[in-house]
Amino acid sequence: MISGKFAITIHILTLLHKFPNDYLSSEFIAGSINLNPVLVRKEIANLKAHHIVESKEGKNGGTKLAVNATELTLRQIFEMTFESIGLGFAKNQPNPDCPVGKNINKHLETLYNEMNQKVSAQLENISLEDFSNQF
Amino acid sequence: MISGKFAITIHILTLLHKFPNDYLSSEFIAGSINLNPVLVRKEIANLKAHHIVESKEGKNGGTKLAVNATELTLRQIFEMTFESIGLGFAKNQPNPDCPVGKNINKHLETLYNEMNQKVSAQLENISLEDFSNQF
DNA sequence: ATATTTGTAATAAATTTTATTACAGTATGA
DNA sequence: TCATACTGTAATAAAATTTATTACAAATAT
Repeated sequence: MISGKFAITIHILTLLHKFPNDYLSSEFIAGSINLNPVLVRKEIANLKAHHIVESKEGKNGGTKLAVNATELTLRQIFEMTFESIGLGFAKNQPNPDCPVGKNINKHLETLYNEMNQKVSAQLENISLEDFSNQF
Repeated sequence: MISGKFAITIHILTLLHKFPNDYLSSEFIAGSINLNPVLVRKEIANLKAHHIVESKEGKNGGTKLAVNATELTLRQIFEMTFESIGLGFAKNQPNPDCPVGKNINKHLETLYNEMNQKVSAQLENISLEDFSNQF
């Protein structure tokens, strides 16, 4: 299901921003990321579902940005890629007969939610254009 | 190498804080986390290396806290477990012949570093005792 | 028409994470 | 002093997750 979705997505979007007049192929993009083109297309499908990009099928087809890069924030990308900050949970259900085990995940979740809010606030202030213009 | 190191470690430490007078066995701790005892012992080895806990081998052995829970911050735990916040990098080297590919990881790293600073600042304000007293 | 590209599913390979097994070494206490 | 119950650690296996590959239908430019 792709773990580095955020990184891949921001890479795709940066490329699209650098070539605003072209429809870039998944092959081309995959060549820059060094990733399988099918995975690129999957992330693009997600971006399309959020109306961030548009693609054209067929020969000379590809994908281009459909929004203004100054108005797209890294926070939106963060949220679109279903990412969230966290430091893990006990994978198996912790022991419900132990007062600590019973509640640990709840408390960790609260903590992680606070972390996510801080991170989101930070990402809110960075637009795709800001990010892309660093290159 | 254990991915939820932070979560496991904080679970261990919370238990130790709840039973300040006992040496808790890895078996007991593992029963609360619902994790293999060997992995608990590995995390404890890390805590020992940082002088956060002390253990006693042999019969009736186990582990207990060696520091004051009011003085141990979640930030320290975060750092001790070598965790860091991030949203991934392209796993394979991105294409060095592409201006975006060549620099993306560097820029992502800068971004992630900023995120880590924010998160660290937040975790700095929470002690093990604060966390544990929620239970 | 042909070639190129998206879209998507199915499957395989690789990697990472977690669990298990095994056993030497250490302390306790009957 | 001997059986027992732990830690510590290595080696291996199993499970889960992530990434890659293959395949092909549908679309479209030239």
